[in-house]
Amino acid sequence: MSVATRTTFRHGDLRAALLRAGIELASSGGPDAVVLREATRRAGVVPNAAYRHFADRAALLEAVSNVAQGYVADAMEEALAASPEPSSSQDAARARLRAVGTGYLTFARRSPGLFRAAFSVPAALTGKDDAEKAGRGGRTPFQLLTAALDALVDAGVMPEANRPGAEFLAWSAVHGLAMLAIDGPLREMPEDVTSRLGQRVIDMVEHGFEVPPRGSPAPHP
Amino acid sequence: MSVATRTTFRHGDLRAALLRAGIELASSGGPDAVVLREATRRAGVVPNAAYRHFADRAALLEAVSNVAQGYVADAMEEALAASPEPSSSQDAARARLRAVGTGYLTFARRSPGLFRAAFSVPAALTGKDDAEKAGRGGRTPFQLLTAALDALVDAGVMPEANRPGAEFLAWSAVHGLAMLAIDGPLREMPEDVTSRLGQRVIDMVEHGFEVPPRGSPAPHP
DNA sequence: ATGTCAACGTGGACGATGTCCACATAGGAA
DNA sequence: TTCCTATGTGGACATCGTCCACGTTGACAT
Repeated sequence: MSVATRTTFRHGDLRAALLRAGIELASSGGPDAVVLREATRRAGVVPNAAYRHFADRAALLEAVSNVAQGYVADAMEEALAASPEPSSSQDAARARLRAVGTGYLTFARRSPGLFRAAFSVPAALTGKDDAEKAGRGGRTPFQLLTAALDALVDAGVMPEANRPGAEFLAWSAVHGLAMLAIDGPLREMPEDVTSRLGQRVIDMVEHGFEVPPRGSPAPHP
Repeated sequence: MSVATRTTFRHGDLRAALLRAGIELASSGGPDAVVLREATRRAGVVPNAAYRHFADRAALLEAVSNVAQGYVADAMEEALAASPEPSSSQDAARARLRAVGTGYLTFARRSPGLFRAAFSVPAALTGKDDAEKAGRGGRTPFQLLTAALDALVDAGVMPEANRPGAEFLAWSAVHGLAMLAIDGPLREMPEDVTSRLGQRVIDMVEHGFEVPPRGSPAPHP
């Protein structure tokens, strides 16, 4: 709760203050809790002032979403830093993908409100390379993912033929699990169960990539 | 637009009318478009009348969500019916899982608003066996999925050891892709690209299940 | 047939929200 | 010093969810 009182007419950096308030709100309550009037209240400013810095509520929410995606990127880099020294370059590549997934899932678990603000927002997934979505390391979650997949190919772990579109498959699997863990049937489950499940999803992603389509191609129009 | 005018004081079946209006609203605009007042307007009734049938807006939305999940189940059964005659019992089991995934994705594509009303709603994933969520066939999407996985085990396609929790992995992958296809980077892509991607996700799910964890189990705390 | 009662709708109100318009003010550029 | 533009203010409006008190009605027991 930051109820700022201000003596000058000018605020100084209202845009940043609104953004910060928006993030607070999203933290506890998700995207729907990002209420324009409340944000201005916390910034110690009249509601309309927000319109000097954001076109409308949706614009504020989008800004919050971008920052939150930056946090996700941070969580990924953190997970990568925390992973043990790999013994081979193949293991390194695998560890990298694993860190990306783990960071994503950990963040979703730790800050469900921000996570939903990051990804459960109209057009949150568009502009995946937008610099606004980058973390401290300067890269967006999607960029970290694609880089990890590229490394997997370079290390010879993933056949090059499987590479195109692979980021969508990987993201799908991990994102879906995150949703289940946040407000699906996995919500009440203890941390270790879901984290084990997370590792299995990542395994699935890895194996799904490694194994070439085999036997009769599934018949469908 | 159903602007019903009514001559009697009693409405007859207001609850159903509100539900129908809610579904219309969700169809075009997703869960946020399910506005209590608008629903009552369409039912030709004063706003407060809704409170005789739903505790609050959230309750109405939940009812809409349940119906929408029933539609998803219908789409799955439809996809199953449309799939070609399998030559072996293994193929039959595979086709069944594929139909579940395909139905899910097709529905998401065809009715994004309803899809989000079905699954992007607080607590939409809880009570997965709730009869309210069943389709015409009497089964919920989750039940269809678990049945398909069980069949996969029975047919010997999936090792029994991989079965526990498999529904979460499968659901994760397919749901994540659906989100990407609805309002992610895949939104603008042509139908056939995403449907091919959908088949790949399902391949990934299948292969991820078939391949036993191999090599050194990933080291992590 | 009549009277009673609970289910159902109505009417009016309240506080909250997003957004618009016209106005005030400040602080740097000219 | 003057003036212009970016920045906040004040007040207003429509809409929304929800609450409370009040009519209305049909079914059912007498």
